[in-house]
Amino acid sequence: MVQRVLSSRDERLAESKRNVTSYDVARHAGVSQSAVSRCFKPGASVSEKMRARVMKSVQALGYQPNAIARGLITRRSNMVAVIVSNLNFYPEVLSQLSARFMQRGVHVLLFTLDHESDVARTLEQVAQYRVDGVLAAAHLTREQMAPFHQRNVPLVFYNRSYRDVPVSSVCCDQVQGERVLVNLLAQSGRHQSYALLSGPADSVVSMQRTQGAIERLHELGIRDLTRVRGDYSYDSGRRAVHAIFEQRGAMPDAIVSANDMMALGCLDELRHRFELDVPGDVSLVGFDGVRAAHWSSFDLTTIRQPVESMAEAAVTMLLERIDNPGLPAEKRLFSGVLRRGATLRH
Amino acid sequence: MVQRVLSSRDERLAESKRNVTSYDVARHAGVSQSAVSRCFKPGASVSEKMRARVMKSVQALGYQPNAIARGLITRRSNMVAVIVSNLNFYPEVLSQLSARFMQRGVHVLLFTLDHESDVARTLEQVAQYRVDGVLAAAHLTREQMAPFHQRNVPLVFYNRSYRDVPVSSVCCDQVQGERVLVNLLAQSGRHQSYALLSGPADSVVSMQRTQGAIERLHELGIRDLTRVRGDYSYDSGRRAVHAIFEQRGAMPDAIVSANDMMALGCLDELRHRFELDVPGDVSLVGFDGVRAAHWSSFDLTTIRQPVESMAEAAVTMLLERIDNPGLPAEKRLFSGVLRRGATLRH
DNA sequence: ACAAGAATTGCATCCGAAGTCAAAACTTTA
DNA sequence: TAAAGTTTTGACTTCGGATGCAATTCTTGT
Repeated sequence: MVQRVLSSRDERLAESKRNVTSYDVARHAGVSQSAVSRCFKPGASVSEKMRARVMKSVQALGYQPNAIARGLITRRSNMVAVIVSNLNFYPEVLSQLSARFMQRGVHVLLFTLDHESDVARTLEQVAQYRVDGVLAAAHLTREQMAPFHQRNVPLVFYNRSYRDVPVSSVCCDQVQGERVLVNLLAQSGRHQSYALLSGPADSVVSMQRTQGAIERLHELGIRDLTRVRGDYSYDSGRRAVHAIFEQRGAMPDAIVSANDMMALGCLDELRHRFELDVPGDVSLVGFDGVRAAHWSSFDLTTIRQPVESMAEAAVTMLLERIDNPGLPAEKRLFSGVLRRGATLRH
Repeated sequence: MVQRVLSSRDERLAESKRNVTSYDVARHAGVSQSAVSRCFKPGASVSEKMRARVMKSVQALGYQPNAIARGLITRRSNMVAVIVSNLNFYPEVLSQLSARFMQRGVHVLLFTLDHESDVARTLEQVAQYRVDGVLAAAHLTREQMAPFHQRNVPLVFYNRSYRDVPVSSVCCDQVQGERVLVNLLAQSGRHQSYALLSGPADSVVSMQRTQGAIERLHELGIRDLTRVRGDYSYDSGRRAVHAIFEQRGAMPDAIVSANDMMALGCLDELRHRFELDVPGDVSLVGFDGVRAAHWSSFDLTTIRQPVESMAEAAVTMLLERIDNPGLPAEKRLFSGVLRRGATLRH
């Protein structure tokens, strides 16, 4: 008696431990495992009667198909890797990408990189999970991309473009955006001297923005230009103001920052430490269009990256290439949208 | 001749298409598949000679073990699901969690929720991927948790605690933090009238913070209290200031905001629209300790959540429970850290 | 009612690595 | 050098679901 009770308890326990499989469902419904499998494949050849019968057992047992097993046989994990560096800076991008992938039933395996992370090891992990595609908002060397090309794993870059490598990317036109900003500054006729605050030396985006600004300033015949470097952070923006001041002995008429975060740092430092008026004493422009740039304390003039469009494009491009591996690499370039704030004299 | 060339090209193509498996390596090295498998299992019984031989073939063929197949047989996907709502608000949390999981060789399957996402469907997906554990920085109903308990999938909540459900969680002590803030306001002796800005009605965190504040204000005999509600966003903070003003016909001495974002919105609206001085005319406190709260334009008095410690605790708790499913549920409560800014009269 | 055709179902096999167990190879000891 | 003990290795099975193909059932037309 006691034994029977125990054994029945054990059975129940054992069953609750082990996951319900399609075989369990098949047995319960008195059909074959294939039938169960087919009931979960849209468009498969299953009669209504069969489907109803199977689904009843599915409900009864609480069956959930095992995506891992499915992935093994179909060679489709239905997962994509999203690789991002400095997640803190652009949370909206990840948020957008994730939402759009989820909406299409694709799952996101997240990999974050920072200066101290082992990129090679990370990419190895990406490869081992047999993701169907990779969306990289991080810099990869050509050698690091190679394995994906070899294995025919589609790769789309977000805001990183590689001039000489035939790889897909979705970017915001950094150069054009920066030129628009410089034009705006120059047009007002009130800015003779400039400071240019770049991002990290290894950031291609920063390089492009910086290049765009320098080029346009040069074309306009502006020679009074001070250059300093930051790391994209608010604090580095604050520090940069001091660096600029020390380098020139005075503030320039305008500061062009390679991103909004640093611009906000500049703004705060100019106003609160140097007690200068922006835009009265110094004009300031950023790049990105982060939320804080719109706040009334700042109201920064900047170029907004069309994050929604870019994320949509990146997701679409990646999924298209997963469905159709033959598609050639493609680079899509979106124009930033000028946002006129109140940090610019006219 | 032409045919041979074509066929050899085809072969190469075919080979590059199909992933290299452990069988391929075994054949190349002239050993059994088991041997190859063992070479990738730390601590397995393999001779040095064998390992060297296998690894040479591994290199030659560019073999990467298939984590999906491994997961199927070991019943360990080495993936955890991280479920977050409103990713935009607390990017640091995800960033911390992701970094810490990666460091320990665990992969993150990211699920983001927003008001319009289908939670049930999302959780179904989580279940289908047979993740080893779930870290939820989102609200789940008891019914939604049940499947995980049944399947013995450890579940740890981040900043959501369920009084009556024996589920693990890592939280910041919202009530205590709010009481500290209220004490601080009251101690200065200059705040008689208060406004309390809550978060969304369905946010437990907001409820706790609001409750903490109300309780303490009540204990201190303060009765002059206006209550308004926001949605945690900067803009709703701005709007709230108007709501408060309309409701009382004047500004209170102090505004207690349920989070920093709204507090920053209040601050900007008070200063720039109402042209009031903070803290001269109105004192203001927030909660969270987001980066922007530290910026010199704001310098907000707030309670900083110890994100690093909390993330570390959450990750550790989850992984411990994966390795040892017998561990009981545990709730860990961290105290927030008071940050005295300049938004408070004394 | 029956043949021909269409739709449905089940059997067997496969995906790729891991674990079990017995056979084989290597050590040690008497 | 043979026996006993230890380590290494390989054959085979397993995880859970998908799919080609043959067998079966259901339609339809006559």
